[in-house]
Amino acid sequence: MSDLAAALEVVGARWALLIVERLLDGPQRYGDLQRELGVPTNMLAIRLRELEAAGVLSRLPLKHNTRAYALTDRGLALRAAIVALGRWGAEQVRTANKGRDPGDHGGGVADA
Amino acid sequence: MSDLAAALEVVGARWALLIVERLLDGPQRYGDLQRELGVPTNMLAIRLRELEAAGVLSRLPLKHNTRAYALTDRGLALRAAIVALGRWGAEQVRTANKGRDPGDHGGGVADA
DNA sequence: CGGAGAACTTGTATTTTGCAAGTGTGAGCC
DNA sequence: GGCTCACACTTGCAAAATACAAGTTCTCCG
Repeated sequence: MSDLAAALEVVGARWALLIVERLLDGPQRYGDLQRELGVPTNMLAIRLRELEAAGVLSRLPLKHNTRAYALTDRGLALRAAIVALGRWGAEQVRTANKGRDPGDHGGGVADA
Repeated sequence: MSDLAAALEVVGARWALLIVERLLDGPQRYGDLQRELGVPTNMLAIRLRELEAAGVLSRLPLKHNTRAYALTDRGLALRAAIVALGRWGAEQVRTANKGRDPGDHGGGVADA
């Protein structure tokens, strides 16, 4: 199995990479992830469990019965891949507006 | 929708990125992709159609009724992302051999 | 105690994926 | 010309993943 296939086994499932992307901004709580991503709640629960089991993220207990999810080192190591894919997606979006788009000429590569 | 989400709409489906990875080595034929990836034939047909529609790859007609699939510029632009994800996957594989592995520190590709 | 917010779980419909078998087309052989 | 073969798919159906909606548990607050 190729390295890429190994990576996709962990973060190839639907929503997984998007969850990690949100977490790159710092720890988030369950409800925040759900609202910002629009992911179905049962899927979110499953993904968080899988990603925790894979060592990509960990749960930090907060007050009361709440917790936050934070990336581990292994999760943070995904930043390069996520940025690369995001850049490609941005180009995709720009050229998806087929035809010319007069008025936009800024070098708009949304950097990170 | 984030740039990452846009990217995943195109190459987030199962097998899509693996197909593109194979194509980074140059144009391939249908049968080659199927045998090397082990992807079900109907999935391969669907993915190739979608990726072509998305402008990621194109078909080149060869002799008689055979053709080859080759990446477009847009497809080639995925190389950086694929390499980054592949690197991450490689680390994943190495540390998946949890615990210490005394004596082995070479490029031991453990699994099959 | 009653209600509200957070983090899930459970049940069921819908979509995606996988497996096996079949179709069409042109080449090569006889 | 008819047969077989490889290639590039298509089709039918079962299994798995995903989505949607509702319910559950826990804790704090009043």
